[in-house]
Amino acid sequence: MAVEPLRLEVMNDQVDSDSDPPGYGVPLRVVGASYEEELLADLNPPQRVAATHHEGPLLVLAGAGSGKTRVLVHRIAWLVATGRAQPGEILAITFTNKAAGEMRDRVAQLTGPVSRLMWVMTFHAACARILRAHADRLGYKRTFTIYDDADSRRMVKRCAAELEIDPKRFSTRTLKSAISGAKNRLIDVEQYAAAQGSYFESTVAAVYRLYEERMPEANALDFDDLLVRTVNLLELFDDVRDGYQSQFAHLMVDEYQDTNRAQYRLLQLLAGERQNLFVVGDDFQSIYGFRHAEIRNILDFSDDFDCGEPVKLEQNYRSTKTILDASNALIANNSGQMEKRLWSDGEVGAPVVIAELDDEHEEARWVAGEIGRLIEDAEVERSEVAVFYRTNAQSRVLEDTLVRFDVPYQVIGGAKFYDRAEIKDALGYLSLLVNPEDTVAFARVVNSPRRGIGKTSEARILGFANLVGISPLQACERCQEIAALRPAARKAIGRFAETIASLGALADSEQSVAVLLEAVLNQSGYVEALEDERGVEAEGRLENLRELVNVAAEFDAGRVFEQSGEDEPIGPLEEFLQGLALLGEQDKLVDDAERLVTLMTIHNAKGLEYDVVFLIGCEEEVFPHARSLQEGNLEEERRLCYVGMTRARTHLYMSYARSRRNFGALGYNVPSRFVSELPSGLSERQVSQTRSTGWASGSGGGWGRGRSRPSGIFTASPTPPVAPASSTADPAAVAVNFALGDDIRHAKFGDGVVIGIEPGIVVVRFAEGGAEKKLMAEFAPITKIG
DNA sequence: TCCAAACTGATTTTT
DNA sequence: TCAGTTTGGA
Repeated sequence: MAVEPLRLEVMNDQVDSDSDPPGYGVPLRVVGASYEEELLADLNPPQRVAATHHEGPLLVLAGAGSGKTRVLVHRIAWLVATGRAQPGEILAITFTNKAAGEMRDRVAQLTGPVSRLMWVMTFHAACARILRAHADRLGYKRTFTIYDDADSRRMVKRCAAELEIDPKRFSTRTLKSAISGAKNRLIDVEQYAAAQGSYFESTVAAVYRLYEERMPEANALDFDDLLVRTVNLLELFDDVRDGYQSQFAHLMVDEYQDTNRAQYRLLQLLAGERQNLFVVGDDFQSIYGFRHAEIRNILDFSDDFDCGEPVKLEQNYRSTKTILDASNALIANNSGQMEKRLWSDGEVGAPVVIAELDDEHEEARWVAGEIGRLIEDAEVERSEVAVFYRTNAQSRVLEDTLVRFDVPYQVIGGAKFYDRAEIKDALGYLSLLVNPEDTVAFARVVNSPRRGIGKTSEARILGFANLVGISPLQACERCQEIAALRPAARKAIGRFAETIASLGALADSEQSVAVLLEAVLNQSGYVEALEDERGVEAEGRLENLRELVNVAAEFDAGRVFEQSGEDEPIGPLEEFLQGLALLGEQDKLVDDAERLVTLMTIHNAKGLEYDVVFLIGCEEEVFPHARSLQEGNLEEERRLCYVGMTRARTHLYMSYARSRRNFGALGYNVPSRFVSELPSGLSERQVSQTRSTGWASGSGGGWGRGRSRPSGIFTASPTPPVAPASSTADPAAVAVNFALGDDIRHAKFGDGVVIGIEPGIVVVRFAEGGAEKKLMAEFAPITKIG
């Protein structure tokens, strides 16, 4: 029954795994049935069923922490090692670079270097690779630029402006998302235009139409295009489709619940007749509906592909029983999902802590205090603590507080390195060198640094380019022919064209991206302009650019991005730009922090795990978010909560505040329904007694019926909750007379409460208007009251 | 062309 | 509240 394993000479010097869970370092010297046994030895029964699935479609329903990556990796290794598949026949697709990288590494550990023949990459990277090879079929050049969200929004904006659409009536954002929605559903312009109903839709149709004209003119593809154009390519050209269908005998997809219609179609086209489509996912963790992911894809998989029951992985290797039971109870409130119940044979663990705080500031102080206590008690490392929130805006108060409490942290998401203006400018230059038609990059760069080519001149250049049918860059070279230009502008444009031309020549001869980038920054006058500016901000920008040069140098040294594949050689510069365009910030940041608490949105937390997880802002309107409630997406919000909870290994904290400032206005929210959906037997409640109303009463409050009260932010305890030994500013020592939570009276401002202490400074929130003020502890006219 | 004041609008965002 | 963008004046 066992097929004679394929003998792979390259496997021999396979190293033993050091850190991975048992079973990952199986030396592949072993051949024969025993090797197969060894490969499967560490899998539990359902994992084994999944991993040894040979042909035909199969859905693996993999609950949180149930070892889905392990199953994917082992199946790949099993297919190859037993000779059921050639390495080159494997296409394994993920959504994130991080997941792809992890899978690549783990496959390599099992199979050795032959893993390089496999395509293990993201949807977008795979599509980009396919499109580069056949760009001409669709009328693109292989040097096409990939537009990120901001770039493509600029293009939408330009199109809308050109059509004289009132930007107040239809925001660029709205238009872009409507177009993106259409694309993800594989609705092309014609279909969209034909189906138009409202004025809004016909407006979108017009913009969509122009956008579809302008993008190919710029030889550019946005993220959606990468998928859609690949689908087009495979649908239109039988030979191309046949080629890939026979090449990829085995398709594997991770996080299948997040696929959208375009991705579904793509998989269908690639799977062909053989239908060797092995997908892994969890409907409970579908949280990207707003990005047009279709949960029906996973719910209907078995019917769609006419295969048997899904294999369910329900044994969880991550969390305590308590955390799992609470999560199961929560998700049971959703309807229309595939039955699944996570279980574990691990510890029962600590109860889920649910804390009620007065407002977001107290909530933040509570988080900081708990983190301090956990670390002091040596229960956990800082890097094993994460705080999740629903919206990025919530991180601010938290950050302020963590700084004040001397808790080192990192924030994932939010403003990204590659979104910074100076980085985009620098990359804009490079982009223009590779793809002279790139109008968005042109517009970015033409007057950056300032060289006296303003909006008017830019419009004239673009108008001329449009009229004659040449690229904006060519228009610059022929600026003598643009009559409307003023002499000064014409001169500036001429010089710009020369600069680009000379850089272009360098790009043709220079193989090092870093060298080229430095030349760009110097010759364009970009660095000079920043240096002249002086100031902290300019210094920061220069620093960022230096960092970018470092990234380029690293790239030069050893191709840091995904394999480019040998089938369609593209230049290093193109590869560099594509790598950056497809790279997310998460890919870089998540691991490198050794001793930092991690802050991120719950969305960003998917796929990660931490010993200790705080889920803050569990209030109606915040989480579930008001807008989701309006739009009837409650179940997706609940899944989001489920995802957040199941990230925790041993300790889960959830908190809500009685009041919270939102867009400047103070709001009073009730606790999230998600909190009340947790069985009371599994949780422990803590209620802060502090009230923003009733200032005069009591001496700072305390804690209600909690068994273990947290380290006393609001207790009468004179010691501040966190006093790191390393701290240069011991709060207690500096503000001798004041402690957090003290009620005070100010000669001018009236009564308030001490909400923060910094060296020599007390932060006081006053009852009147709830204003926060920083006061000099020594000199301010304040006295303790109560 | 550039800067600063007014205005606006505001989830989540693997790529 | 606050940041990103638009508008108007110099």
